Amino acid sequence: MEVVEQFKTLFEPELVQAIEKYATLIHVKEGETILDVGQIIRTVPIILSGLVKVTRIEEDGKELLLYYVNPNESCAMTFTCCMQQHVSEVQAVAEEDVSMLAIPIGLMDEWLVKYPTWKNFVMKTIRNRFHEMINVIDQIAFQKLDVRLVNYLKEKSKVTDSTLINLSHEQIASELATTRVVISRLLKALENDKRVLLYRNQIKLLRDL
DNA sequence: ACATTAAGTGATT
DNA sequence: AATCACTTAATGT
Repeated sequence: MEVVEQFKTLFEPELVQAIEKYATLIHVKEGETILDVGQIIRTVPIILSGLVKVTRIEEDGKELLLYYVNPNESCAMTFTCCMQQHVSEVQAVAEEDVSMLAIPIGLMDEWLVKYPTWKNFVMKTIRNRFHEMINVIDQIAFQKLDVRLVNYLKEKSKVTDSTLINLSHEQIASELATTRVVISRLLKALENDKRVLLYRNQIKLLRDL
């Protein structure tokens, strides 16, 4: 499997071999759900390319963006769940076409003790994610929605590498767990401040917000 | 031309 | 900040 090139520097050779031997390569198209709430986790994913959006879903269909998983990262939730065969509390959807490696969770215990680089990798992704989650939490707890919206837009623009964002107010509202009317009003205010331009299903960011 | 969906807004809680 | 009710604008058929 030639895809693991990028890990040769990160992992020791034996581990790379083990990955090549046991991991399966999976492709997911944009918009497809990779993991749903309540699903039991059977494999640990490592994202090779594309972008995965991880959200919390509420009963009434509202969702809250938790974090994105970038290439060369894995999902921290998976590590914490899979060890004890718990079900997923989050939903993961492919934001762009994704290719990833799926590693059977049965190997995790063994790998953790056997390969120091694997343990490091796991710890690092958990630590990073924890950090990001704390940011999200204090945004929700301590910052006003308008600040959150601006951060969200910046994040989007960084992630898609474009100042043109193709989202409806409705979609944004649902990701920030609020309502469309509120988003419309906040965006309108941003537009009046000459910080964005609004179109139908599109938002153009001006300068650095 | 008409129906559907997105966005804007005032008033109320 | 949310909800309602209503308007206006854009888009698809």
